Amino acid sequence: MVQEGRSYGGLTREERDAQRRQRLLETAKEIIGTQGYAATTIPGVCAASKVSTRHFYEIYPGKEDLFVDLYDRITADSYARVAASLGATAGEPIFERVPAAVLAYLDPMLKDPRVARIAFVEIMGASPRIEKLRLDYRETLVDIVGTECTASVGRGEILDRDWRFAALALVGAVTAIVYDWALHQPRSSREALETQLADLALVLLTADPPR
Amino acid sequence: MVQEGRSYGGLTREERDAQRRQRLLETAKEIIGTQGYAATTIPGVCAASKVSTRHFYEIYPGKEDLFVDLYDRITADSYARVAASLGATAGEPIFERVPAAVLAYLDPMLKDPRVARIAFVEIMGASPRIEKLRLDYRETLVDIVGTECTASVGRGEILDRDWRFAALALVGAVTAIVYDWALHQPRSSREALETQLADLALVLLTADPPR
DNA sequence: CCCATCTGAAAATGAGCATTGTCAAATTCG
DNA sequence: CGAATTTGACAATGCTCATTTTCAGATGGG
Repeated sequence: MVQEGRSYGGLTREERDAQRRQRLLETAKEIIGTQGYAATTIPGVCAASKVSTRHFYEIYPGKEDLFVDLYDRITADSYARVAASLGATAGEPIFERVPAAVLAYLDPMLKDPRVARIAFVEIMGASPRIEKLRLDYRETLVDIVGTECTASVGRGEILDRDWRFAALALVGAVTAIVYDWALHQPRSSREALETQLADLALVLLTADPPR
Repeated sequence: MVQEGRSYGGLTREERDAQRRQRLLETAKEIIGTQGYAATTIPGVCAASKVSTRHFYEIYPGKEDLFVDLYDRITADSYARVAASLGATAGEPIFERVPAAVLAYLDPMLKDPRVARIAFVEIMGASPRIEKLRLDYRETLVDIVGTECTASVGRGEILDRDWRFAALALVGAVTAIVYDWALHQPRSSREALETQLADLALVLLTADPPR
C-alpha cells in the first residue's frame, strides 16, 4: 500500500511517480506504436520501462488505463495545437485557417509514425471504452469544423452544407493518407504532403460537386 | 482425424462441412460485428453456431483463420460488385462510373451495420497478418481507381493528378462516413447518403483546389 | 544508529481462453 | 444385424498473461 510519502533518491513521491509514469508512457508509445496494442503486455512494458509491475499497479488500475492515458495525451496535444492555430489565424479567411489547423493537428503524427499508428489504427476497436473515447474526441473535432465553417458561411466566404458529413470525410481521408505516408518508405517530402493535405481540406470544405 | 468420408444425415462430408462453415461464418459476422474481434472467443462462436470445437478445428486452423475467411468473403463480395458495376457502365463517362462503383462497393455495408463495423473498424490492427491483408486489398482498390481515372484523363474528361493520394482520401472518407451512418440512430435515408457519397467521390477525383 | 519506508526483482496466484482428447450415442452401409 | 464412422457434449491440458504478494536490500528522518 502507498504510505504517506517521503523523499527517496532526492525526489518526492510525486516526482518519483511522475518519472515512472513518464517512462511507462514513452515505452507504451514505442511498443503500441510498433507492435500494436494487441501484442502489448504489462510485463513487457514494465521491463522496457524499468518499472516493476508492483509500481505499475500503483500508478494505473490496469492495462487499458495506460493506453487511455497515452491516447488522451496525444489527443490533448493535437487539440491544443488546433486551438493555438485557430487563435493565431483569427480574423483570416477560412481558406487560410482550416488548412493551417489541419496541419497543426497532424504535426505530431507527421513527426512520429508511432503516433500516427496509435492515433489512427491501434485506437480503433481496441475495446468498448477506448472506442467510445475515440468517437467522443472525434465529435469534438466535428463540432469545431462545424463552428468555424458556419461562421465562414456567415461572412459570405463559402456556401453552407452538411458540415458533419464534410468534417467526417476530412477526418477519414486525412487519417488514411497520413498513416499511409507514415508507413511507406521511401515517401514524398513532408512539405509536398502538407500541400496536398491543405488542398484536400479546402476541396472537401468548399468545393461544389461538378454536376 | 478426418476419415475418408461417408454420407451422414443425408449429406456428404463436404456438405456437412460446408454447412458448419456457413453457420460459423454467420455467427462470426454477428459476434465480431456486434461485440468486436477482441471480445470474440472460439467457444462462444462454436456454441452460438451449434458446432463443436472439435469440428471447428477440423475446418479452421485457428481463430484468426475464421476472421480471415470472413473478411475475404466480405471483400470478395464488394470487389465483385465493383467489377460488375464497372462492366455495366463501360463506355460511360467517369462521372457516372466512379460514383456507381463506389456505391456498389458500399452496398453490403449499407445493408448491414455489422459488415460495416467488421470491414471498417474491427479489421484494423487486429493482428499483423490481418493488417497486411487489409492493406493489400486496399492497394488493389487504389490500383483500380488509378486505372479508371488515368483512362478518363486519356479521354480528356478530367485533369491528371496523384491518383494514389485521391484514392486513399476517397477510401478513408467513405469509410468514416459509412461507419458513422451505420452507427447512428436516427439517421438520414440511404438514398440521401448515397447522393452525398456520390458527390463526395466526384469532388475528390475531379475538383481543383480553389487557390 | 534505528526503524519505518521504499524499491526492484522475482515468485505466486488465478483467470481466461485456445486447443486437444474422451466417450457414449446416433447413423450408415455392407 | 454389426462393424465402422460420425457426431455433439464435455472434460482435460496447457499456455499466456494480468494482477498480487513476497522479500531482501537500499534509503532517509529522527
